[in-house]
Parts: sequence; C-alpha cells; structure tokens
Amino acid sequence: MSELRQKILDASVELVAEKGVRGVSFREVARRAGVSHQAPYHHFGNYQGILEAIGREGFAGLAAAINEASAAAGPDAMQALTAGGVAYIRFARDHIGHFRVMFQRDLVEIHGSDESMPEAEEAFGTLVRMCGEAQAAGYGLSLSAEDMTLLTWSTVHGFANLLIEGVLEERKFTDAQADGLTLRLAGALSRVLA
Amino acid sequence: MSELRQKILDASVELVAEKGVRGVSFREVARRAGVSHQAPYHHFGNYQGILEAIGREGFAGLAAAINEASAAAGPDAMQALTAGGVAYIRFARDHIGHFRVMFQRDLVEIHGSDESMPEAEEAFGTLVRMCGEAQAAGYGLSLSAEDMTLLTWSTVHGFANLLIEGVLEERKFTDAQADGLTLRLAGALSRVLA
DNA sequence: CTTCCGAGGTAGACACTGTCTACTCGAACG
DNA sequence: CGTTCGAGTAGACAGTGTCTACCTCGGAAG
Repeated sequence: MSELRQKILDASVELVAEKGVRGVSFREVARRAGVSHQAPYHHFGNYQGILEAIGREGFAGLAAAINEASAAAGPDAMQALTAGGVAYIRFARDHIGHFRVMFQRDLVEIHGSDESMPEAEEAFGTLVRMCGEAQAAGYGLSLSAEDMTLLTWSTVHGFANLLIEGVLEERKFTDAQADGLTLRLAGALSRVLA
Repeated sequence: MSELRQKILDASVELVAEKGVRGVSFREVARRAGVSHQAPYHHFGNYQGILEAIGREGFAGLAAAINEASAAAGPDAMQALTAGGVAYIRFARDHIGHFRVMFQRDLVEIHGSDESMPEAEEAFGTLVRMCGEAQAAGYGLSLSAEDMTLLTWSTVHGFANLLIEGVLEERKFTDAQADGLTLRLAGALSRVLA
C-alpha cells in the first residue's frame, strides 16, 4: 500500500465530510496531497475508483467497529447487539465522509454486477449473526429471524442517517447529546424487543 | 409557476433517479428541456437552487402521501401510523429522484441558518402527531413520546434508504416484493410495539 | 403613440473539472 | 548495458457552473 495512495484517500474522505460528495474534486484532492493532478488517477484509475476505495475502507472500518464493540460487551446477546448498534451509529458520526459514500448506489456498487464487496458483506453478516444470537437468547420472539434483522438494521441505519444529515434538530448536536440520543434509541429498541 | 420551470424540474428529478445526484448537469437538463444552457439558470439562480426546489417538491409530496394514507386508514391510530409508514417507504421507492436529494444536507438545507423549509416541517410534524396518537391509543407505552417517534421514524427512514439504495439484496426487488417487505416490516414494528 | 422596463430567453467567455495521451525518471533485472 | 515497469509529470480536450452581455416582447407610464 503506497503512502501517497493513503494520503490521497484521506484527503478525499476529508473533503466529503467537509463539503459533501459534490465537493470532492479529483484535482483538489491532488492539490491537498501536494502532487500533480494526474497522480490520483494513477492510483485509482478514475473518479469512481476513489469512491469505491472510500467505500471499501469504510465498510472494513464499520465491520471492525461493530465486531470490537460487541465483543467488548460481554456474553449477553442483547447487550452485544446493543453495543453493535451503538457502534454502527458512532461510526457514522465519526466517519461521515466514509458513511456518506458507502450507502449511495450511484457512488459505490455494493452488490456489483461483476462481484460484490466483501468488506460490506462482512459488516452485514456480523449484524445478521448478532440478531440471530439475540433471538436465540429470547428477544424479539414474536418476529421471524429475517424480520428481526430487518427491523434492527433499519432502525440503526435510519437513525444514523437522520443524525449525520442534521434532520433531527435545528441546532447541531454536540457529541455528548448525540451519544445520549443513541443510547436512548438503543434502550428503546431493546426494551421494545424484550 | 412557469411551465418551463416545471419541465426543467421534472427533467432534473428524472436525471437524479437515473444516474444519481452526480449525474445531474445543469446543461444536460437544459438540453432535455430543449432550451439554452442558461434558461434553467434564469429560473433557479444556480445549481443549488434546482436541488432546493427538488427538495421542497419532494417534502411537499411526502407530507401529502403520509397524510392521505393515514386519513384513508380509518380511525385506528396504529393502523393510521402503519399506513403512514408504508406511504413513507412507498414514496421513497416511487420518487427516488426526490428522496435522494431531500436527505443530504450538502444538497438541501432543511434547517437552514436563514430559514427552515416549511414543507419538511409539515411532513415531520405529521409523523410526530401520528406517533403521539398511537401512543394515546395504548401502543409503545414503555417508551417516552419522543423515543417512540425517534424509533418509528428511524426504522421507516432506514428501511427506505436500504431499499432504494439496493443494499438489502443482490437481486433487485420487483415492486411486489418490495411491498411485501414493507408490510412485513410494518407488521413487525406494530407487533413489537403492541 | 411613444417610452421604458422587467421577465424570460439567448450566446459567449471564463475558470475549473475528469480523462486521455504522451512524456520523464529511477529502480529492478537479465 | 538495455529493457521493462511502476510512479509521477505535463498538455490537451470536451464538458461543466456561472458571469456578463445581449435580444425580445408584453404591458404600464407618460
């Protein structure tokens, strides 16, 4: 992994977080990395290549964050699921640049016609597994396994979106406020599934 | 409301749905509408203006769809809420072009520093009201009113996002399959809140 | 009737973008 | 030594958003 490649990637993610996807310019990225306007092209092929690389890096990070959080939560399946959900939302908040790119099919093809993205599959697989284990522990028994997964995933993903796009409130959240909201939501979901 | 203005708006929405936000070009829109490359500029001021107009139109349509569906659902508050949620998701699926633009803060400012967008406030307000009424009817009593709203909104919004961005499945959904999933999700949520 | 003006439209020019092609340079390797 | 190849540079091209300047025409003002 070339050093310049990572530098370009970092600059791109930073730009997405700052100005949104539209604000990312191949040449601006090159300028920030202090190279010619063709250097990024050499590493990523084209614009789409940069976005895809951001997507891969993002999904790998998301999978790691979920796994780590749920592992640290201890043996209780519902606590592990909650921790995973909180990690999902926190990842979105801490990596807006990645998150914005990851879930837009016109930017990144998760289930591409040629081949799917394994980083994404891993993140999603972990989520499915955690839901299954929570259900084996007696939660959400009124639902089918698939519906339980769909319900929790949608909730977590939707909240992450509403949060980072600033839909929920006029004023911006401080990190502490967002954490509070996240925990309240996780609490609500787990209470409702109990 | 000029006729050309609406024509330009329609062409833009169509382009977003086809190629994503990145695929929309001021000049391509003008070409599709059969006018000079400066005609759209005259109506919308700048690129941002078109996106904002799409956002307004979208939120107005969303509010109308939710209201209509919940009104048609009859007196039961939970059925009304379910109908509203289904309408939310169906709107996203039927108006991908609008929906993609509406919830990206770098494209449309819902809570702008100058003034907020009343169409969005109306849609959100309806959602909040429906949740309140469902709770008054005895659903989700283990939650605070705000948490109940947050939970259902996040779920519906997240599912809509996952659905239209094609995250959920390798194969694309037919409309009938998507409807089935939507109803299953609504059922799961209402069962879990009962 | 003339004059003015503003809404709605046009064309041209500018800097900027993504991408194509062609070039350089140094290291690896036979 | 010659060759190849990865990594980088520079120049050119069409396409983009936007600025400025023009045209046109229906009314209102005088």
